[in-house]
Amino acid sequence: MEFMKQFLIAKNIPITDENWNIFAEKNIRREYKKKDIILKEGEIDDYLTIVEEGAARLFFIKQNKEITTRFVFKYQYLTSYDSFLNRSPSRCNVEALTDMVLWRVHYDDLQEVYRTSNVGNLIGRLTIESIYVEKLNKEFSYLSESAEERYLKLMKEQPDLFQLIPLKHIATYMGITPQALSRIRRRIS
Amino acid sequence: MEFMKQFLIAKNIPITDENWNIFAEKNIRREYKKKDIILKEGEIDDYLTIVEEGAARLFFIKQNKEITTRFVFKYQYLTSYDSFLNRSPSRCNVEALTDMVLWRVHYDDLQEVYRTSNVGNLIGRLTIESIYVEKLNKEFSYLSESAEERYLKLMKEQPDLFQLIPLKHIATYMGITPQALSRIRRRIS
DNA sequence: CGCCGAGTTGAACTGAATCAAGAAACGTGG
DNA sequence: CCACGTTTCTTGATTCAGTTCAACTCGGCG
Repeated sequence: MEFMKQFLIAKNIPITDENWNIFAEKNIRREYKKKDIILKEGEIDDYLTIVEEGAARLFFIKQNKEITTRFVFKYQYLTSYDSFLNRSPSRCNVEALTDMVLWRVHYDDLQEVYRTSNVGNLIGRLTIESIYVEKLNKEFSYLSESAEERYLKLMKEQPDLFQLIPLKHIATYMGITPQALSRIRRRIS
Repeated sequence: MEFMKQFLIAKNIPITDENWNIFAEKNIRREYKKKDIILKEGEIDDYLTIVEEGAARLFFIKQNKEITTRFVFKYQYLTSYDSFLNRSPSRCNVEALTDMVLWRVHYDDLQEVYRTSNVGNLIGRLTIESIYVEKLNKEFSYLSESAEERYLKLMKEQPDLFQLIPLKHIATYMGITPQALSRIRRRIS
C-alpha cells in the first residue's frame, strides 16, 4: 500500500503515520489474471478495492449483451459501490482486462477504521467524490453530445483506452452498439 | 439545523455534541421563493447546501432547451457538486420549484471543519455516497430500460413527483422530450 | 377578455438498434 | 511458425424509438 501513501502525500492530503497504519494494515494484497471475473452479478461486493497494477471494467448484462459502465485503471477504486455501500447484490460484474494487482479492505474492517480514526472517512470521502464527478461528466456528455462527439472527445482525452480495450467494450461504454461505433469510425476516417 | 442532527441520530450516525456544534455553527439559513435561480450556469457553487423545506431542480441548457438532471427535496443536498468540489464554473443552473428554506456551509468554512474535526468527513462521505448511488441507479435505469419502463417505475417509486413538477421537467429528467413523454402517457392510459 | 405557458397531437425525419453475413485479427496447439 | 478456430470488427438492409417542427387545446391569471 506504500504507493497509496505517496499518492495521498502528493495530493497534499494530511495524514499522520499512526492514522495511515490503522488503514493500511487492514488492506490485503490480491492478484488476478487477465479475463478473471473479480466480482459476479448477484454477489455482494465485500471489498473497497484499489488498483495497484492493471485495468478492469464493470459491466452488466442486458438481453444477453454486456454493457460496460466503467473502466478502472492504476490507482483508482474498483468497487461495485451500490453493492458495497448498501450491502445488496451487485448488478455489475467486474472483469480484469489485464493481469492485476489489487489492494482491498473488507467492509467490516472499514467500518472499524471509520470508528477508530478519521482517516477512513477522509479517504472514503475523497474517493467517492472523485468517482461521482467522473459519473457526472459522463452523464453530462451523454445528454449533451452526439455519439460522434463523444467518440472524438474520448479519443482525445483517453487515447490509451483504444490501445488496451476492445472497441466493443468502448462502444457499450459510450452507450451505443459496436456496429454503431464502427460506422462512426468509418465516417470520421 | 436541528432537523439535521435528528436526522443523523435517527440514522444511527455517531456524533458528539461538540463535533456537531463545530459543523452546525458554520451553517447559515437562507430562504428562496418559487422560481428563484439559486445558482446560475457559469458561477462557482460556494456552498454545500441542504434543503429544510421545499424542492428544487438542477438543469443545464442544450440548444436553448432545459435538460433537468436532478430533483432535490427535503433533507437532501442541493449542491452542484462538480462545481463545488473542483472550484470550477457550474454547468448546471439550480432553480427553486417551491418556496424553500436552505442551510448552507461555505466551501472555506467546510475545509476548516474538515481540518478541525472528523464530523465533516463523516457527513461529507455519507452525503456523497447517497447521491452517487442515486446517480448509479439513474444510469442503470437509463441504459437498461425503455422510456416507457422508466416512466412506469418513476410513477411507482416517486408518485409525488407528478403532483409537484411539470411534466416537461420530468420528461427531460427521463432523457426524452416532453412530446415523447406525452405519447407514452397516452399509450399507457 | 386575452394572453401565455403547459400539454397534446400529427407528420416527416433521423440516429441508432437489430439481424445477418462476411472479413480481419488473434491466440493456441501441433 | 503455421493452421485452425474463435473472437472482433465491419458492412448492408431493415426497423424503430424518439426528435423535430408545427399547429392546436386547455387552464390559469393579469
